[in-house]
Amino acid sequence: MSAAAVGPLSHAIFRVARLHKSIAGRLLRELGLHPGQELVLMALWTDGPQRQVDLVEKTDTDAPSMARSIARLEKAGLVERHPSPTDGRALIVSATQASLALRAKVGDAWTELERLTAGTLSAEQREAALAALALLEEALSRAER
Amino acid sequence: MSAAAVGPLSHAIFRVARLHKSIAGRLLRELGLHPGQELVLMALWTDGPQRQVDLVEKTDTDAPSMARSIARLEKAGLVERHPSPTDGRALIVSATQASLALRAKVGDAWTELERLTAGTLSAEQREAALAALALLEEALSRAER
DNA sequence: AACTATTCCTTGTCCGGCTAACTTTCTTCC
DNA sequence: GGAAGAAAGTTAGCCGGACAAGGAATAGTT
Repeated sequence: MSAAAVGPLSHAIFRVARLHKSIAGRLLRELGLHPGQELVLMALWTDGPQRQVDLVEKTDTDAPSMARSIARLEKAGLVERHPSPTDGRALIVSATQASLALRAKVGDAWTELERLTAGTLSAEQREAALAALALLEEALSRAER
Repeated sequence: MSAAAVGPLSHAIFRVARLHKSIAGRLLRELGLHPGQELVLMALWTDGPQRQVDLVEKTDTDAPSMARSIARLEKAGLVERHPSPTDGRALIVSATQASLALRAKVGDAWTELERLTAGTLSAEQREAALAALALLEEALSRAER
């Protein structure tokens, strides 16, 4: 009753995800970032200052993880937090000027990650992989509810 | 420069993996287990007593995580550790009698996880998903070296 | 206006993943 | 045989992910 025998798809997802995250971590470590932090920065660079809860939604994480992650980014000088003028509960997070120095490098890292992930696949294989993942995501989303 | 725009496949992998792990965690929590621990137990049930390094290899993790995880399983009474009679460095890990009570339930949880993951897919879609994941795994393995 | 419910965020705790540094024990090679 | 190298585990520290619980502010209801 090995895991692979009981759930081949589950096991494959597990292994691919682990490899993928490991490689992402390696690429990001050269920038002094940890997996997940780059998603926060990318959201801020793209969409501008926003509340933590918006970042939570965009980066697929949860509020406590986001709060801690932002606190670390703040300490690193990449991010700032200011109270919202219109909502006393909310904090508006914004990317600092200093963070912009990372912007191109983070883009390169993600481009490289995508190249390592999909680079050896044909266009058809890439399409098939995207379609398969979309199906899985849909099924899993339905299951989560 | 959102993550989805730069690396659609990477982003899809990320999201599917997160959903999948979340659902696995939910199923396992009812058994008092955390994601990863069930892989250790399944390896022990299937292959019998073995060294920690063997478990590391089978469950796709690393030595420090395994050491901690096993210590927790030991404290929970699900696992035992004894020094190897032939290698003074190694510890042989084995599943306890008590752990056998979980065996069927863990199998059910994985079956349910696979059903939630693949249940709504046709046989062809399932095959395609497996093939796509295998390709991705191969590419990522190559990239990791 | 007052009470309730919801939203936003924080803190504490536990978990696995990862790196680095270390100890103990083989193995290998000269 | 002895020294150099490799292998098995451990500990400590960081990270994000998850859950529970709680404070503070807003929104909704009566």
